[in-house]
Amino acid sequence: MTDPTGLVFDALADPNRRYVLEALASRETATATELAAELPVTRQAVAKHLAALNQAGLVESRREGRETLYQLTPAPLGAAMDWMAGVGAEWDTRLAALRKHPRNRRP
Amino acid sequence: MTDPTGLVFDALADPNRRYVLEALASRETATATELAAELPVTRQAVAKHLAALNQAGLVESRREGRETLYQLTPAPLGAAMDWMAGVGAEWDTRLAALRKHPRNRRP
DNA sequence: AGTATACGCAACCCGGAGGTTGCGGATTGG
DNA sequence: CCAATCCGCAACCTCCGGGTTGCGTATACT
Repeated sequence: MTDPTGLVFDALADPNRRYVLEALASRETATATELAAELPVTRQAVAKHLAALNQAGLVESRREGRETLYQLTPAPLGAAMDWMAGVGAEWDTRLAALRKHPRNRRP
Repeated sequence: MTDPTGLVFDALADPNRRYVLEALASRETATATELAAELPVTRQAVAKHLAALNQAGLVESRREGRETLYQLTPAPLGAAMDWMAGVGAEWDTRLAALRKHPRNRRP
């Protein structure tokens, strides 16, 4: 799964990871322990999720003293949305073409 | 994973499923065997993927004689895009607020 | 009627994702 | 200096998702 868009969708496929993203969207910065406090899993589990999000380019980490701060970097979401928009666009342009050009009808 | 948006992201997390969606976007209708012909997996694997896509609401199936035709229904993509747009929006509105209102600086 | 095609269902296999526990190593605070 | 945090690394467990094979069945073709 070296494909960047695939990494993003894979990251978004997990509910805990989505929660982390929502939390980071409203908080500017957070540590793994903070996030783990509001999730039903341990700190290490959250750390793994943050690693996955980081690999997808959705999160950046910076170390500040003894704690590592995670921060949202939502740019890759745009690429993923582009992919979806592309599928949808191709679908309904082809649909429009069929509507306008109704050769093979079956009433 | 009863949450509808979760189902969509989970569906999009698999490369073969994404390929199926792309194929259906450009083809109006296809059978599992057709799709399996252009993928490195068996028909049954594709059938499972189509079942997952159907559960996510991204695909509808209709039986025509001895073959079942699958068709793209891209509406749920919109909901997923909304979720992403929401995260991104919250992120950069808060960022704008911080830029305009720089009280708690830490240089 | 008989053969070929297309499907669904079920059993099974296997690897990896999500999670936990158990450490040891920095960093901060009294 | 010592204790309390906060983290990273590693081993381990469990389960389920993606995949296959095998078979039974319905529809189409000749």
